[in-house]
Amino acid sequence: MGRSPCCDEDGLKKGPWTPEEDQKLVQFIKNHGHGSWRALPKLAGLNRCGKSCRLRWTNYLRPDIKRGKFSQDEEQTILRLHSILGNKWSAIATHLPGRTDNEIKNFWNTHLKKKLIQMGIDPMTHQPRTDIFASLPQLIALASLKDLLENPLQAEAAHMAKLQCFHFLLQSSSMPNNNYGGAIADMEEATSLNLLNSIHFPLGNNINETSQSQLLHYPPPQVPFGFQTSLNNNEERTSKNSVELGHCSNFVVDHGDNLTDNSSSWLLQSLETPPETAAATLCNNPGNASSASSYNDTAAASPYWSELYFNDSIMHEIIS
DNA sequence: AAGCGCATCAACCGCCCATGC
DNA sequence: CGCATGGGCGGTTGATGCGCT
Repeated sequence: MGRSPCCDEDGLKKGPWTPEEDQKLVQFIKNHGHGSWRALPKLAGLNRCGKSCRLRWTNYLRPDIKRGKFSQDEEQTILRLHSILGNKWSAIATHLPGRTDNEIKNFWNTHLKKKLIQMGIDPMTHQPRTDIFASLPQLIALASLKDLLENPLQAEAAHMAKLQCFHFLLQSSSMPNNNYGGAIADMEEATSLNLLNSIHFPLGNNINETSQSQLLHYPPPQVPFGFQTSLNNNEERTSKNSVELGHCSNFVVDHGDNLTDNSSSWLLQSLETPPETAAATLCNNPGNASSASSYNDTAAASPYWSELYFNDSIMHEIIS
């Protein structure tokens, strides 16, 4: 079964196109249209298969092709459409005038996919990755943070690390799950400030403006595009939309009213163990967090993980 | 300057689907 | 209905360029 390839005839040229071949192809299509692609090469005097001609035309020679770097808007459009359509490059390309499916596919594979992976997002599902490998960068950063905090001679470095840790918390809390619907706005300070303000510091230890400013600019944002969050400052927080991270930190992140259960934050979603269990295990027995759950597996992989996230003294260090 | 590794992207390959006979 | 054909699509490859050692 199956059909023979269109390019299996001997003697047909493969590989990069020369300017002369391009010229012939463009001239022929300009004069006659492409008609049957299989018949075109002979008619145009090209020693190529029809398929090769079609690809060259659609991906490179078409007059309406837009070349050059993808804009921020285009990048966001691709991300949004990919989260809906998956690898339907041709369908995605119809929403990006002048861009070919091949170009979008290449851009995805060489840029966007890597960015998402670096951010801990599964590029196929657009969901946060919960496996241990996705958590490694955070684990390493947090382990380093603890080391820094334990060494008073490196106070300055520790301060920066604290800010980095909080920046990570910000990023984590602003990650929607496959919720690109609607506008994906650039990460703006206002959004970040809202998020900051949505974090309760019950000891009255709110982050001051200077720290906020530092926090918002350090380290340089790793998020290449922003996510619209539905965080707000509403003081009334329902149990449905507030998640308390155990009993240790009294640390509450508000998710607003219009997020579904399925769209809680990246950080919080990864903590699938019920708060009482996780918090009790992790806060009361930080060295004993090894029972079988995804969360505790993570904790077991790094003895610092639970302590850093939920130990009051650490959290107070961070926010002071 | 040479060698190496990595990133990029144009082009190819193989499969699938629609259509015509 | 079954087969042949053309066109389209997504995945993969390989040439090229660039940066680092």
